Amino acid sequence: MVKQGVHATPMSQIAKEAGVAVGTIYHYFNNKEEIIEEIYTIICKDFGVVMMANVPENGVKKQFEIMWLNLYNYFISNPLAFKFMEFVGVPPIITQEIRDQNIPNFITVRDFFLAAILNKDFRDINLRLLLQITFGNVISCARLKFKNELEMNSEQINDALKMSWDCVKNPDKH
Amino acid sequence: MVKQGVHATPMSQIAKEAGVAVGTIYHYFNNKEEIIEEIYTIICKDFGVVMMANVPENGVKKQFEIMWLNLYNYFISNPLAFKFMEFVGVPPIITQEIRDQNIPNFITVRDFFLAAILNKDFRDINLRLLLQITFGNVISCARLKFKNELEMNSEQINDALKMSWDCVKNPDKH
Amino acid sequence: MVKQGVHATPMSQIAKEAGVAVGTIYHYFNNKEEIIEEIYTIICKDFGVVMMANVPENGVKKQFEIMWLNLYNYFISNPLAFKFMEFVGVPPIITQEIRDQNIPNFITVRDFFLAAILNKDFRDINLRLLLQITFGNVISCARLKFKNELEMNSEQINDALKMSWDCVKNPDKH
Amino acid sequence: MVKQGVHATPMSQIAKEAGVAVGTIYHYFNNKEEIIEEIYTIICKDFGVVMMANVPENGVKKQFEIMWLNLYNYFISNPLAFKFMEFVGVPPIITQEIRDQNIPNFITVRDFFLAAILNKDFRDINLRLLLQITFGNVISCARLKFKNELEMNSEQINDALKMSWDCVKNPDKH
DNA sequence: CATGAATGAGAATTCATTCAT
DNA sequence: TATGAATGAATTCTCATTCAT
Repeated sequence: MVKQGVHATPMSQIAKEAGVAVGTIYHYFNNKEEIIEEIYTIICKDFGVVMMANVPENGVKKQFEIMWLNLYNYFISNPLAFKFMEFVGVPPIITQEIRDQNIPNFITVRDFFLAAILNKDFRDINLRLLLQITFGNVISCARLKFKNELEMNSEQINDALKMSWDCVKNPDKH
Repeated sequence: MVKQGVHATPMSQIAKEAGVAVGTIYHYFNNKEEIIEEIYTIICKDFGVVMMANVPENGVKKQFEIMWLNLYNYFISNPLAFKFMEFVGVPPIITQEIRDQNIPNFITVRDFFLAAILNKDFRDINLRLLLQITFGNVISCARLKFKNELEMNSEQINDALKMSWDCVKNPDKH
Repeated sequence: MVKQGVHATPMSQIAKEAGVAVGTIYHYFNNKEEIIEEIYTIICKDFGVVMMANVPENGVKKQFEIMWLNLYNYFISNPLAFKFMEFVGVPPIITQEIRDQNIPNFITVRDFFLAAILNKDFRDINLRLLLQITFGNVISCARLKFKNELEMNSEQINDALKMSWDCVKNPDKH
Repeated sequence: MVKQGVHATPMSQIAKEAGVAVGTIYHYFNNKEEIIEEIYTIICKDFGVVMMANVPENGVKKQFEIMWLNLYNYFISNPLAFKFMEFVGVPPIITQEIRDQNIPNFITVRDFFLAAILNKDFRDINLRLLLQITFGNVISCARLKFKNELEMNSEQINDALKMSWDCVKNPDKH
């Protein structure tokens, strides 16, 4: 379903893939839009949890790297989730309202970045900008991998990680 | 049309916005897909030209900054082009084949990055990775602006530019 | 629908005549062509059964006459079926493949003609030629009737039947 | 054009095959229907002439055979004309009115058949019936040939000719 | 609750015909 | 006269949604 773009996927096919009848879906969702929103929310929740997995207690650089890799690996091992975000995680399919509702799922991630800014480990710039650029870097790498434009071997991942770290780190401290 | 996603825009509306009859469109395009491909190609050609505008002869950092800003400003002043790339510049809407056909438009940009790598001004990493990360950074900023998540005033733009430069520059040289 | 030629009949009208919604038709057929093929198959099945009705056990001339009249009467009492065969029972609307699939329905009819040839009741000529000429004769009569060019009263039917019999019979035996 | 059914052939293609612009056609014909009617008329005129070619002065059987073969050979050497008659020489594409207008082209053929009836060479049956059955026989043979169901070698043609002659001849005289 | 046949508004596409050049 | 781009009504087909079972 996600492979071809969710908008282009008929409810009949969604139902078939889910192994239920079309009508059944309408017991749980009021319309197609709600299904897309639900998937979006599920993936967002995933993010929040996945990114914080195995993050060490101390060492901001190491913490950043683990989080970065967590997200990258999540995308790589969940290609459908990645494609879904590419296809539908974009207005007007996902409205700003839905997007805002899902912010809580990122709270821990935000908090980490905010603390790093305040602690002068990260650049003293707008938090959203910092987050978006970082996320964007991970997404860029996942895209290259999925489009088979790059192998993304461990060396290339390391390169990307270095770039991303130099992006966010406070050059005066590190 | 692009505002709501091109796939969701009926041919009837495309025709109306173009000020022609539906049938007329089919004199120039065989189907809706071809229209989308055509727009993609037009925008890609734009990129190639726009990015190289007013780039100074010397000074790699300055050159990079001008190119970065050129692209960012192109997106900001052509919101439809930006949204179009977000909505449809993604498989399967734009196939790899179409994407490849448009590579020539980026040749000068590629050449600049390649020279900078060879000249040790940029990191010694994969060219595609470098390009994708840089483009991704510009897109991230444009997104924040369009989603009204950030004002993107000159200070924020400068911050983003610094991040992007630290991303690509060879840390041993600069 | 058939009255004006099936190709010229919009799906909307087909739906209306069938007393269902347009969309409903597409639950049972994938496209208009399949509908035409289905009607063709139904009519072909009819033929096979109808032609053999009330055929006596013995007497090849009587048998031939009954079959001939069965077919003629079928056309006359099912003008839509007749017109359908005239309009669409022709390549490329009905492909050779579809035509071949429907051969089994005529097996008994073929067998009768084949036996008559072997038994020297019919001319010793190619079976297909014999069948086609005979069918053609019946169709010619039905056409004259439908085009109101001839009344096709019992005398004229008898004349046609005599002609057809003299056409197929083995002149050396009968 | 005829190969795929004239109704299904767009004016644009007709124009291309004719080597003129679409608009030009509308200088000579008021609409598509008139083109079809014109072709129909041309073919009908052909028939009238072709069928009477090389018909000997005397000998009704020989005359019949020559006419029969003339028509058959016309179809075989003008497959487009044959297919055209199959596809469009059928109501409602060709109206009864158009059909009637073209009767004069067959006058000589009709006259021959009428004379043969009056002269007791042919069966004493309705003229139209006689004509239709005879034409039908020729068409049946042409169909078998075109559908590649039969080779229609000289032996098979002779068989068909014999059948057709036994169909029309007055059994009391010949 | 579950089903999936039925619905019909709406989308993409076709093509006979017109008309400015 | 010749042209062919432009037209838009008409057609085929899709698919989100409903509802009787």
